[in-house]
Amino acid sequence: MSVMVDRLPRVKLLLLDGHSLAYRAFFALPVENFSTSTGQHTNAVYGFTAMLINVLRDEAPTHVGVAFDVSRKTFRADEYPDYKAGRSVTPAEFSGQLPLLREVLDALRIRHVGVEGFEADDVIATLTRQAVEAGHEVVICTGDRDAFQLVSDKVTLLYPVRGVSEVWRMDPAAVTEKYLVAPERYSDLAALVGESSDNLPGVPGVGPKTAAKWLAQYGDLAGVVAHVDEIKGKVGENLRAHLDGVLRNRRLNRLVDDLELPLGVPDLERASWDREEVHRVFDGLEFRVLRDRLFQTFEVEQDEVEGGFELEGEVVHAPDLPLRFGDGAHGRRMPHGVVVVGHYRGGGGDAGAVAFAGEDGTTGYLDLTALTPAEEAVLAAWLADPDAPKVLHDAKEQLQALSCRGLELRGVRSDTALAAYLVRPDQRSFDLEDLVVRHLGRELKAETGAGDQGMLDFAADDDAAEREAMVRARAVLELSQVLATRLEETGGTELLRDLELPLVDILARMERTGIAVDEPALTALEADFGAKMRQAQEDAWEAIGRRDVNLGSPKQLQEVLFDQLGMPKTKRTKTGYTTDADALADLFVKTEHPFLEALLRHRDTSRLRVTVEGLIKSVAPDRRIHTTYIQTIAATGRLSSTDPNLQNVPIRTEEGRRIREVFVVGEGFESLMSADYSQIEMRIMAHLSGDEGLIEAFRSGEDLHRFVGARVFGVEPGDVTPAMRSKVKAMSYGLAYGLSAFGLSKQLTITTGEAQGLMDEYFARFGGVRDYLREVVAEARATGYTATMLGRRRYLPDLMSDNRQRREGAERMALNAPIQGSAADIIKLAMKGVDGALTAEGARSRILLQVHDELVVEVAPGEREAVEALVRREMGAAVEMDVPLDVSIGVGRSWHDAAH
DNA sequence: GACTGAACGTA
DNA sequence: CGTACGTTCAGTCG
Repeated sequence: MSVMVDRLPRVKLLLLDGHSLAYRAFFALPVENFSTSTGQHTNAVYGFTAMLINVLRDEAPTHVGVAFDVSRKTFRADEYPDYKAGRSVTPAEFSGQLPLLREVLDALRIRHVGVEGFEADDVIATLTRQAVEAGHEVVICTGDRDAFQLVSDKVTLLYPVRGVSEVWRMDPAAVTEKYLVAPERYSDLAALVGESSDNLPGVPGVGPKTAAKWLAQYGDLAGVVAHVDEIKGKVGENLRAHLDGVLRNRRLNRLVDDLELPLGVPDLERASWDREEVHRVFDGLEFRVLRDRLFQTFEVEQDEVEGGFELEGEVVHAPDLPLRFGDGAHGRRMPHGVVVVGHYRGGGGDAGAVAFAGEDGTTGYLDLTALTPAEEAVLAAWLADPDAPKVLHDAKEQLQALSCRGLELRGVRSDTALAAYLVRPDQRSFDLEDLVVRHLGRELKAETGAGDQGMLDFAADDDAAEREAMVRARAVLELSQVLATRLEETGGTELLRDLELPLVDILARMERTGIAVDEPALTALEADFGAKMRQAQEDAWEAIGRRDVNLGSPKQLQEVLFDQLGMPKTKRTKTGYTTDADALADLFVKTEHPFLEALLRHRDTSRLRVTVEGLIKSVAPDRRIHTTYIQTIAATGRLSSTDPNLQNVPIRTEEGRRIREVFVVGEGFESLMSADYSQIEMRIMAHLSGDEGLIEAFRSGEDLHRFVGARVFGVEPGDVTPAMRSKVKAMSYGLAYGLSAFGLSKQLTITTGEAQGLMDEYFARFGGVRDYLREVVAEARATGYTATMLGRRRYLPDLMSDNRQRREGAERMALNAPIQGSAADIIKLAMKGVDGALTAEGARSRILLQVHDELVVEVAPGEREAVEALVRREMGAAVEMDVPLDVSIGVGRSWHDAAH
């Protein structure tokens, strides 16, 4: 028998009162510090979650459950209508957070339960009884003192004090010490003393001391009642007068421990949480620190429940290479996971080793510096063989590292980062570590089987890097198989194979090539902007008669603008009042204070100076700038450019445009060519909506905004004034972003009514556009995702949110994603087309940059005409649409001069 | 040193 | 109360 008991797993059950803990947090944490950028209050969720994490860490329970009050109508209120009547109405800011709290629990896979007509504590009492009867240990966390009655040698209670910053650990001794009665008598004591928070009055003049004395003397409340006539004095009289109330209190504070529950203790066993969901939910709540703490605290425990990767098969060493990867060798056509150990950044890098894992269970690790020429030749041939299938994670960087060693990489059949991105493009991270957990439910580590525990410990330290690389190679291979299924399910197989993977190679070449810059001109520009910035700073200081203000500090500026100069307050930000350019311009109109003019000038020039400074820092030894394109960042499918970002080089102002003059044609080339799609997003909208009017606009060849303006304002195209045109232009573009009448009015400085009128007029003429926009959101709501012309999906679960801000935000994303995303698809196709055609025609000209709707090409001598024709052809023919894809091209010695 | 929010550049 | 990004700075925290 005792053997049986020993073998039973120990159970430690943690029960939390969701309602009372969240309510405590709601009042303890200042809401100003706990709100999302969309205005959702999160203080209650935050406080509860923080406490939950702490308790999980400190108590390490095996089972967890959370109880909720379902409504305020309980059997207690039926018996005593004034029950809890003293409490103010539950604030909407609190109840609005309860669904979020449940989302957190769901993501953490913690069960929660509530029973109509009963309180959370009754649920807790029921589960506690069940657990205690089964011989389990129980920890209860609640802010409700009624639960003290449940404390026993098996049951501990954690009671939050000082808001939620601390908990008292109440075992029987602690309860007795604090209340002078044993836990099972606590409710008797509370009935006598009363509970103000529940609006249960006690006996006047009787506090815990007196009550405890009586209970000690007569055993329990029944004993006190039996001897009620023996109690002398004023308090005795009071007791007799209030006896009914005391007995009622006792009936009400007795917790119900025999509820019918939809789940039992075994259902509360802790499961590993849904990592993806945790990221999504915590991202939404903007709980960054808390999420990190969660992962940090429980990473180890998660490890325990998940496996690693086998490295048990044959190990291939350098001398084995010809046998495995030589011509006709059996490993040649076998898919392998590959990991290149190396680095690449800003045009330079190196590769030190290659690890691989084959489908037959073999692994290998090859130190590239230790290979004989013959061995290296075999490896190089295998790596470069387009028919030798390989799978990598984030192939571009590794491909770059290899290329720095003169090695080519072909035959990449999947890239697990790209595949995961296509499956769910808005993820925080596509690190291999995360994907392995997310899609395989395992950790990125070597498997240590039951028989060979400690094997890893025996391995020497310098083997650790090798083993890690091989584990990664194995993980990539396995991951790619799972992701292939996910991709098939979400229709992304072709996108990966035919679009994103071919793009990897093109982007890698663009990065390695870089774009030439005129360094002396760049330096001169920095000096010029620097001088103008200092002049503006002097003027600004002069205007306010002090020099101790950092013009780059919004905080100090607020002090000057609103305190010293007493200007009217601007729009609120999280931390004060905005000092952004719009607001400053607004203040200038109102006050005409010279400080504002100088300040704005300082903003502009210092920003330009900083931009130039950043560019100077990133010029490589070859006097070119090598950006890095990231293919897995933008949820819509766009690329992003970083280190430096060459997709946000100024163009709108004349001063800013000067920066584009320093991006020049490189030595041995003839000119730079800039080719961009005109109004591609509007054309996509015309195509997708099928709106006859808009399609006609593009087919007519008339200026788009003039054409639309003529329809909207009911005039001849020739009579569209510049003001009419700019209004229509703003509206056309705004539509693709989900612009509201309010937003339009704000932008055009007209009344909301006028803006609404404008929109009505627009939709009356272009009804197909309105129908399309409505349809796109409706479909996304039905399917859960939007899709681009090539089927690139974006999932938007927030379309179903009962939080209005989040829902409406998701609706705007749903409007925009197919349009922006289709444009991204199109230019990616165009890049493939242009790159392929340049190669096919044997041209030396090459693509240097992509800026969302623009390609910058470096034109080799004598190729200008051919390349222009080729680019126009390939960009224009990227997809077949109901409207033409108009490409506009310019050529010059600099990026600025190539503008058109 | 790591992180956040404000501000601002692009499509 | 208009989408999608990346970078910089000041300010704050540990």
